[in-house]
Amino acid sequence: MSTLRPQPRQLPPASNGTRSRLTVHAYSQIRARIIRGELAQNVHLVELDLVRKLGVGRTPVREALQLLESEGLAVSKGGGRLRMFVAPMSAAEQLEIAEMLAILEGYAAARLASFAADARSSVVEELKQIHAAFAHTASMKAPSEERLFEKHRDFHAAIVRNARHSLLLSTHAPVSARMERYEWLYGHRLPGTLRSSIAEHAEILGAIRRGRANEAERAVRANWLNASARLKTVL
Amino acid sequence: MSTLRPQPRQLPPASNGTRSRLTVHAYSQIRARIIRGELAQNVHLVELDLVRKLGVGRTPVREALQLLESEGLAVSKGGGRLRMFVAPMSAAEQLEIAEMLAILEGYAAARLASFAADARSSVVEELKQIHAAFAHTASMKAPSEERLFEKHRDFHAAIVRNARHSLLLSTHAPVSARMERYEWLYGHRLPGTLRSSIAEHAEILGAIRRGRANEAERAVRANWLNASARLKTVL
DNA sequence: CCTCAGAAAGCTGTCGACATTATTGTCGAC
DNA sequence: GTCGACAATAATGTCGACAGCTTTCTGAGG
Repeated sequence: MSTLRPQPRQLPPASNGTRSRLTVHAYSQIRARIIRGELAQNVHLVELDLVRKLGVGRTPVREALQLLESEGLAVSKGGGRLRMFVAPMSAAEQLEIAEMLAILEGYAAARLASFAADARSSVVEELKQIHAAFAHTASMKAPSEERLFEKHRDFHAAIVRNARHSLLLSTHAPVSARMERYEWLYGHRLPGTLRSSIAEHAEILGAIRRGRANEAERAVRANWLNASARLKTVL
Repeated sequence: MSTLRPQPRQLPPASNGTRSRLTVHAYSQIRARIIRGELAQNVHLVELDLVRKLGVGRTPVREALQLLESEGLAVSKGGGRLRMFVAPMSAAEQLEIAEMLAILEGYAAARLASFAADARSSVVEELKQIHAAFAHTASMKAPSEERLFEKHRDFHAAIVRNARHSLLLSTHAPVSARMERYEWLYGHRLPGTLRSSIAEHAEILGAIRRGRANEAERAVRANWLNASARLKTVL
């Protein structure tokens, strides 16, 4: 791995599972449209429509849809013929996702806090940078929603990525993707909650820096359960 | 849901994600052969070989392989052309899986213990039955390895299934499948550990029955970490 | 005996065809 | 006007073909 380039802006490759070029292309396109809400819930995803729209054959489209299904962003219904739909959203699902993230990221944070001092400090350094960027963006007069969204996601992703637990990482990815849908759809309607979010992130960061595993875990869990409650008010 | 039938012997459908008939067939066949070790780790899974062996076209085989990859039982390597292999096994992976199961099932057990008394008792009843069957099989002169394996899996699966958390359930399934490989391969070489396993299961059961969420969570975590250590001695 | 270039073979990526089935639309009977 | 049967339509399941890339085999040269 070359760590020379100034920051390849390693966009999260969405999930694990290597696929061929066209499949990845179709997958990324559809996935982005679902997360951003451009494809509304329960919309029927017809293979040939996507074939025409994306300019690829049925095979890559089919594989992309199956990836999305395993990620939980699409669901297939029907007895004989299985038809694909954009997964529905609900308060109940949102709560389940938040609880799952609380558990997974809570464990990740606890691991980070258990690292030796030197390893911990380098992790804390990375988290600090992301946190600072997030707080800085939030403090602007007209914060870029896109950038807020990105920095918030990066903060949580960094916790899991640094936990050095590949199964935890690959388990976390699809769950996180499902939550992004809710964050994107409802996030920018929550003006007064940025302050809470920042404060909670700071608490997580502090607990990790001081090496308090239990505190870190509780802080992460509280953060997600609070975030879930905040999102719920808009649902 | 009709609870009339005496016990449809609801075999775990392996994982979530509805697929068509031939795909499910191919998937089940290959999956069973991987878990039972009949397909050794790192074996190259060639599409046309499986096509010939299973008597279906390339499409179902391909989809089955992709399901297995998303489950972690197969891995795809290669720069341009992606070739599929049976996922390798290692002590490190086994530990990660056990840790993940400890977290997920620990949370499930804590939820069960938090249920109201009546809901809890019906769950405890089911667990008791499975536990009794497991203990009974273990006490026989020549216990059926197949049956021990099945009852052990059922006990853990029942905990998660009863937690009434669909995301937790679908997240747990593939992780559990990966652990089954290790259990099947090494389980029957661990003669003296059945006693420990039974004792730990009893402790889990007791904690749930008494409604002690924290105890239940700790008991489940301890059970998996101990099981991991037991398995490790044979690796 | 080893090395490297060229040739051959083996697999996968991608595509569209064909068959099958669910769904929708239509028409007639009551 | 409503219901039901039948026909038309649309979408998916499944398959094999073709092309292209990797790997492997072969053989000549050192």
